[in-house]
Amino acid sequence: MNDHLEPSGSHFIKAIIEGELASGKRDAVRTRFPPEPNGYLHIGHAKAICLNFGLAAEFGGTCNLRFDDSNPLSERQEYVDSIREDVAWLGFDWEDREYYASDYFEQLYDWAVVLIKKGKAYVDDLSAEEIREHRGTLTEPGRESPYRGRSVEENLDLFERMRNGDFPDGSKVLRAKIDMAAGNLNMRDPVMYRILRAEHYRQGSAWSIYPTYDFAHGQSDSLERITYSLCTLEFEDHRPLYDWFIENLEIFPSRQIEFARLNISHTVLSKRKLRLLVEDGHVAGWDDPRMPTLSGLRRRGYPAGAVRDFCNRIGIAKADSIVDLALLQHCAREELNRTALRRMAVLDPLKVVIENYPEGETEELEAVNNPEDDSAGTRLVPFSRELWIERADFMEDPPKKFFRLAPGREVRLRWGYFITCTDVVRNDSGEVVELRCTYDPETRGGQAPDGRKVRGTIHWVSARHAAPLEIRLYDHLFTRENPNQADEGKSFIDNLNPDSVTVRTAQGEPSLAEAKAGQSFQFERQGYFAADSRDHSSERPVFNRTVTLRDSWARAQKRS
RNA sequence: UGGGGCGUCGCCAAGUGGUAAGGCACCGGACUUUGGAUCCGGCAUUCGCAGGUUCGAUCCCUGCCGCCCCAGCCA
Repeated sequence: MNDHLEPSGSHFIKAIIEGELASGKRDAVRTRFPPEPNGYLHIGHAKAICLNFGLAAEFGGTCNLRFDDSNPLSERQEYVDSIREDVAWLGFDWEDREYYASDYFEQLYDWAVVLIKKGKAYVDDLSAEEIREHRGTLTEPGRESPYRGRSVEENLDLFERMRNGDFPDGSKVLRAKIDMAAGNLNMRDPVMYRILRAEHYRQGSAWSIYPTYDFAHGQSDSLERITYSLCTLEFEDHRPLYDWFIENLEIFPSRQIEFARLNISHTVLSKRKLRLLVEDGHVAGWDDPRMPTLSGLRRRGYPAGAVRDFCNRIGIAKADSIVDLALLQHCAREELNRTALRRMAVLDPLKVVIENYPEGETEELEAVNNPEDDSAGTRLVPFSRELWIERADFMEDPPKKFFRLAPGREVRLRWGYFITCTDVVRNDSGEVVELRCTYDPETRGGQAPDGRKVRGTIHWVSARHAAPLEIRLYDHLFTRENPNQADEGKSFIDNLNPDSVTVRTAQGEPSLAEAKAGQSFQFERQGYFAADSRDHSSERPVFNRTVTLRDSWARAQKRS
C-alpha cells in the first residue's frame, strides 16, 4: 500500500473528484500511470506518478501501472524494467496491478469490429500522404475519402484481411467515421489501426496491425474501469475523441482530465530530447547524474523522499510553468540534512603543519555523525601533525568579515584543536603551498577552558590518513533557464553547459573509502555527496555532488 | 483568420462575490564547534488590460491584449 506517503495540497482535480464522489456520480477512485516503454522515466513522470498514486491513496482507491505499448517500433523490455525499478524506487506499490495495453489487442480488435458493424468505422486505402491532404488545414475543413462509403460487409472483410497480413504495410488503415469538417482535427476521421509488420517486444509477430494511441488508451482505461484518466494538456484536444469511443462502444465511462506538464529551469523534460542527449553522447547515459531522469537523480544522490516532496510542493494546475530548480535542491537539502552522516573532505587541499605537535604522533578525535540526529552517534577521526585544509579557508590579507585562517589568526579545527597561523610558505612562483601553525593542546575537542572564542571553524583531514577521493562536481546541464528558447537557427543542444561536470581529487576522512555505493554524506561546509553507484569502490572511492550547502559567505562575496 | 486551453509577488500556487493562503527565492536580525541547520521578522492596497453589473469583483458579464497546444498510419 501507499498510505505511508505524504498528502499533497488542494488542486482542481481533487475538487472534481470530491464533487463526483459527493454527488454519487462515482463511488470509487481508480487511476493509472501509463508510460510507454520507449525511454527512461524523468522527474516530469514523477509528477504524474505522485499525482495518480497519491490520489488513489488519499481516496482509498487503487492506481494501476500500465504500459502503453501499442507502437512496436520503439518499445523495449529494457525500458519496462527501468520503469518498474523507478516507480518502486519512488516509493509506490502497484501490487499485482501491472497491465499492458498489448494484452488488450484482441479486445481492441473486437471493439473495432463493433464500430465497423455500426457503420462508425471504415477501411481506407488512401496513402499516408493522401490522408494528410484530405485532412484539410487548421482553417479549412477536410475532404471525405473516396473509400468512406464502403459497405459494412466490405469493411469487415478488409479489416480481417488487414489482420491476416494480406496487405502491405501502410497500404490501408481503419478509420473512425466522424466528421471531416470538425474544427478539432482529431475528429476528422482519425486512424484507429495501421498495418505494421513489426516485431512487438511482447507480442512477437502475432499482429500485423496495431491500434493507435487514440484507439488504445481510452479503451484500456475503460477495461480497467479507471475513473480518472489523468494526462497532460496536449491531450486536451483528444478528449472529444476519447469520449466518442466510449459512447459509441457503450463501455465504462472513464473521465480524462488534463493538467500542465512539469518544466524545470536549466534542464529539458521531454523523452525525445533526453534520448537525443544520450544517443548523441552529450551525456554518459540515461542515468548520467546530470540527467533529470529518475535514474540520473538517484545516482546523483537525490533521495526518493525529496523527489516526492518536490512533486507535492509544485502543485497541480493548468498553467504552463517552469519551476525553479532551486526548489528541487531545497527539497534535497531538507531531507539530506536530517539523514546524511557528516564527514570531512577537503576538495581543494592546502597543507598545514602544526609545528608544536609531536612528529609521528597520531590521536583519535571524536566527531558527531549528525547533529540533527543523536542516534547517528559519533566516530573517531585521526589527527596528526600534518593536515589538509581547504585553500579557500586561508587568506593572507583577509577582508574584515572573513572569519577563517589568516596570518596570526586563530580558528577552530572542527572536532579538533584551535590553531594559529604563524607562517606562510611559498614556492618559486609565489603561490602559497604550506601553512605553519601552532595548536593549543588545551582546546582538544574544540573548547577553550579559558572561555576564549573563535569566530571560525574549518574542516580538515589528517594528511597521513587521508583517503584520496574522486569527486564529481555538477552544475546546470544547460546554461539557459529555458534551454528550449534557442537563438535563431540554433537548438536546445547549443544551450548545453560545457562545464556541467568537473572532476577533481579530494582528501577525505579514511572512513569514506568504506562507503557503500549510493550512500549519501554531507561533506561539512561543502554539500551533499553520494558514492557513485557505478564507479565507487573502496579501492577507488568516487563521489557525486548532489547539491551544495547554502553558503551565505559566498553570497555576500558575490554581492560586494 | 479553425478548434482547444491558460494569464494571481522574481519562480510555483491557493482562493472564485465580502475585501489576496502557503512554499521556493530574496532581504534583515537572533543563535551556532558546519558562514550548515534552527528561530524571529520583512516581502502583491493588488489578482493581463479596459469597460459594465453589484453596497462590494481576483472571483459575474462584455471587449481587448498576451502566451501555449493541434494538420504522426508517435504517445
